[in-house]
Amino acid sequence: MELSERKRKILAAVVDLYIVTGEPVGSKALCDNLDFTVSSATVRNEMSELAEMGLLEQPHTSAGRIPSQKGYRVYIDTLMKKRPVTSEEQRYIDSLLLPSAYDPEKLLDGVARALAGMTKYAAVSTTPGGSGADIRAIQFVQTSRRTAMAIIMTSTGAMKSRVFHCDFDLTPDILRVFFRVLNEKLAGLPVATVTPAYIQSLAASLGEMTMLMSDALMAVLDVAQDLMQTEVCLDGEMNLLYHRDLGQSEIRRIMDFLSRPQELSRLLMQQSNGLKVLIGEESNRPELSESSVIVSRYNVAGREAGAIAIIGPTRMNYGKIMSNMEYLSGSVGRMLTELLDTE
Amino acid sequence: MELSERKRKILAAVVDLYIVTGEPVGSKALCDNLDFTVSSATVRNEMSELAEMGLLEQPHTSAGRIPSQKGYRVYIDTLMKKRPVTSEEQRYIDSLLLPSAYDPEKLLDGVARALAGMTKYAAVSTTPGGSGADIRAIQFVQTSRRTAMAIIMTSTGAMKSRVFHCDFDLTPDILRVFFRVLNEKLAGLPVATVTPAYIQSLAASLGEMTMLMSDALMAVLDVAQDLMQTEVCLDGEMNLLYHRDLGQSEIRRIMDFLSRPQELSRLLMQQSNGLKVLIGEESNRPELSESSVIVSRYNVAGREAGAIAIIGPTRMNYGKIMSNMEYLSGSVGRMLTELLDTE
DNA sequence: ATTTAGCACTCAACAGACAAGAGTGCTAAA
DNA sequence: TTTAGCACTCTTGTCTGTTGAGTGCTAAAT
Repeated sequence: MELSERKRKILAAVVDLYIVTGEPVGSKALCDNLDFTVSSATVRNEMSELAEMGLLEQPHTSAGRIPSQKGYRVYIDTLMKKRPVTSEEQRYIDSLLLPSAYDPEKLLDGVARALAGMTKYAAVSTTPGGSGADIRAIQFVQTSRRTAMAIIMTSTGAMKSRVFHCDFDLTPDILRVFFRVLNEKLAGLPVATVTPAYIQSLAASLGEMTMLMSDALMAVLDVAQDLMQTEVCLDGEMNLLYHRDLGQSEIRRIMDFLSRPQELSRLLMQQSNGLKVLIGEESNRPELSESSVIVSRYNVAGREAGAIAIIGPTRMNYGKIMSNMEYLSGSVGRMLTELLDTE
Repeated sequence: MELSERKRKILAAVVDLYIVTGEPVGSKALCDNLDFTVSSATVRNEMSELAEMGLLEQPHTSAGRIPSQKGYRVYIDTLMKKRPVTSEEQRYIDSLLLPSAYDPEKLLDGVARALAGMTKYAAVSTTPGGSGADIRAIQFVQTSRRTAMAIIMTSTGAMKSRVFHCDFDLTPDILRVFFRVLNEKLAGLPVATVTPAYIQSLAASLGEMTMLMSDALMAVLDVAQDLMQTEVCLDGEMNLLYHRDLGQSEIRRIMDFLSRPQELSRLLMQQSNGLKVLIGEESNRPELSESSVIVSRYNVAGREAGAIAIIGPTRMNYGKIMSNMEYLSGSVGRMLTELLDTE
């Protein structure tokens, strides 16, 4: 059976209506929301065929219809009308991000917060990660008599620091040694080079300085490994509590998943470029089988970098949210790219 | 009516039993949990008097008794036996904290996480805050052509940084100027001195350098204000979902409160030294009227500094949790004090 | 060949009735 | 003062009947 124009309109109307009311939509109610007039009986016939095709389903015999996951899929792919972002919203989004535009990690943190605030769902963002980055410089700053901070800056604008402690008093001279030795050895190398093994061999090659530098080396290793990881920022988990289509146990399952950053970031990073919607089972995650994920990868300097995403009930206002996310991920990419250019 | 020894024992037994079962406890069940033998009828009489005194209450006529908030208060103040922390637990707690013992903020973050993990409730911790701290030094590190990082170290071992952007290319010389000028003017002063007004007047006094330094000044102001604030670390909010005595709406109210860091930190910081339990209404917060807060202030170098706390349902295992928290807040205070000493 | 009106049918949701069970309060005896 | 016994109360679960929304089907209308 193929999808006639009228069926398409009816499916779209069912989804639209269901999204706003949250109630199964019946034939009568639907009639009032169509841009052509037919009787409820006709609509009933069409709906029953849509159900046969697997696009609608019935909670029980005498209830209205709700979209199936497959129905949402068709809706999103071909029926939905994207609601363009108003310039006011654009200004609002940009104003949220701008204050932290000079630090990738803070920026992505702000993105998650903004996204959660705008959508009222749980929001996630991942930082670009360090896989393609080179070490540009390593700085040392004394922070107390026996502690100092190691800071690594990368070619992609990322930057991390770690305070470390030595068992002897630090002096500017010692810090200068740290600086000279480590920049000599590491500057220009990909961050990924700095593995425990590499640091070990580096330490071995330092001769009598090994002892002096071991704390600093460990700190640098630590920071480098931190830089390699794509950081996962999470916000608005609480928002999930306020959606009546998510039950207690459903919420718990989602929260469980959200508390495992590695899996979360893997799910996001394996999506291809652009905007993707994973409806229920499509994510292949049992914990998310009743909820939807909207992911948008963002590009930095033309290369696929991190991702932003929201997680919520399957019933959500896709049109509005998707266009907002599209704009947001564009903004993020642009800001991070600019950050790179000015380096 | 005064509290006979037998009444005290019965009240204690009711609370103990209720804490483990979560069910209203009846006279029969209670008989088996007393260290003396009386009939259920006697127990019934005693319980009915305890109810009259406002220490127990009945969900409905034909149910067992549960402790009232006043009952919990008496239990905690005079009946409860604290369960000492085993040395194994001590080692476990210390092992969780040690890795981040060199950075107050990370440490308190770790404390919140540890506390949430141990108790299965929502945990909060606050950093000491900068009210008593002096600026020890301000460092500048170039992070890209036009961006640099300003780092303030304080006399209390706290440290914060902020990346800022200039509209001109930075050079080591310029950074040296930043360093010299700002340390000359600000080092040794209380962090609290650095207000917008103060920075403004400082800027005015710099003459032709004002333009050059304005971005750096703003960054320093920002960092100083950040340092003044006691940071609030939150963890384990999700844990609340798993307690059956907290209803959906109850959880929401708590989460609402938890999402307002200023009020949260105010509540904690207004508690006096040591370990305090706020049962339901005692916190004077409508949002917390059905839940309990256990707060423990910790001392750094003998002075009251921050606080750690957990928030959960009124029915919790006070004995165990309170002793754990007592030990934990002692550890935190000790670590932060040591951090101070080595400076 | 569609579309529509009409009608019987189904099922969730709600409310009332009833039995079972837990626990109490009271009374009278020990 | 304590205890045994008993009537009483109130929740919980189950069962029943009713209501109403919405369907599917059929036969008439377009």
